[in-house]
Amino acid sequence: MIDIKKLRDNFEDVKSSLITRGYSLDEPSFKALEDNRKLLQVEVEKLQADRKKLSGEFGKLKSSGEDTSALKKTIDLTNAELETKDLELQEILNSLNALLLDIPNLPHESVPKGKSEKDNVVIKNYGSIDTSNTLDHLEITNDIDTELAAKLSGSRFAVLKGDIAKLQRALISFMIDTAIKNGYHEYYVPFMANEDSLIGTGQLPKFEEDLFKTSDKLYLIPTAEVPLTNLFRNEFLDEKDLPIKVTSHTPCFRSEAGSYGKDTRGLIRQHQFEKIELVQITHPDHSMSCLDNLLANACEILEKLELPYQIIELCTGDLGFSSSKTFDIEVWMPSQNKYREISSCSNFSDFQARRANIKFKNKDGNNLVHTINGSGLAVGRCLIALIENNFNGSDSIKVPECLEQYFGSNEIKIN
RNA sequence: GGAGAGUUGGCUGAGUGGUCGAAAGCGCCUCCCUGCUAAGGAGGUAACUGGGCAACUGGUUCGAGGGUUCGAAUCCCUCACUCUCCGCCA
Repeated sequence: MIDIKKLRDNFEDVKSSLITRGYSLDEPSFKALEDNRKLLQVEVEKLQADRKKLSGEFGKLKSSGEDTSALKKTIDLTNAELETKDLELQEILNSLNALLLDIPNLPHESVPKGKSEKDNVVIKNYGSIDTSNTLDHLEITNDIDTELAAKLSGSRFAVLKGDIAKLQRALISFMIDTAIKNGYHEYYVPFMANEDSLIGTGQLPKFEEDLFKTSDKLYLIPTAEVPLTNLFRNEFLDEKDLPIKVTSHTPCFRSEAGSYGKDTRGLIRQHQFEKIELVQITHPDHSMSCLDNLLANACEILEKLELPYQIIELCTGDLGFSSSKTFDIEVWMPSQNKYREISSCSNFSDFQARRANIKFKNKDGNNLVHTINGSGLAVGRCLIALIENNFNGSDSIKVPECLEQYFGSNEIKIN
């Protein structure tokens, strides 16, 4: 949620900033609502003050045994007027709030301007790509079984077997241990979250169709960002503890509504996938350097895995709803002959902190923190990259050195 | 699933119809004192939000939502959560 004061005071600035990311503010309806709100709020608060005063007088009369009937008449009148005015005000406040919840975060000034992903900027390339192998992961190994998964659940699920299941487990352990080494505190969290949590991180109310909802009004988490960030919802943090760095491995659940026919083959786009998430709760003055730090933490994983990748800086038009600045890390996928997203590292500035009410106190008063997060990394896609990039072309997949202690071998034999 | 107890400020915790946004303690801030540190003394310190250029001045909030009342932290109802005991159980 953006700051409503900014909207009131710098409407034109906010409006033009939002246009760069393709969002057009409904100016007349905001202005009308805001003018009305101001008028009604002043009236309502005046009436409330009146009632307070009159009730005090009423009490005094009553306790000294005097007649209260005349005063009661006045109070009743005040209360009646208050009730109608307050109802009107609530309605306007609700509309205003709905409008506000719908507005995406403002892009940071450093974000390149652009309309779509075509305008994103490649800012780094790492490793050298090998175009000799064009087989995809399903063709290389039989231990990824989507037909079995279809029997169990449906499309966009997978069953992993044997060494591939083990390799996934090795990847998870390696990534979590790397995060811990980089100063992140490990959490094990619930995989279902309540509505308030999803509102806090920005998935609700706008993106409900992307989530799986249970019959108990809980949602399956689409990312560990939700539980990890909401650990701090409604908390006052100690300024000296910032930045707080936390991590968790969780499965992630996404309905993928609206992506019918897209990435239908293999592990690339599933309803359920494993991910290690990195979250930093930071001081607003240092959030950009924290984002750089988090991005480096995510890249380190790919470098240790010896996988070629590139970093993309998203342009204003391609930014996610809650983000003010985002770097995507894309890993080389031989079978697709292109780079695919494996992590998205974002600075949400105070957007989530305002929704989730995460603050710290200092001598200047109460301040919203900034929240940063990114994957470190998406395990399913990492598995694909590893299988496809490390396939020797005939009968084995090389296991990188950093995984050997977790996997127990330096290669996977294919039969 | 059954029975009971709770939910109050940054934290602990008093408060059972008006003088309560709320005692006390802790923490924090400012000042005093001590060579430094520790201890001690004085004062200040809830959040959110409106109006106003400002000085300043209103409103809301005691788990959430309803209700009773001129007036609710306090009484009633519904819900959520926490704790204890019983049952069941990985």
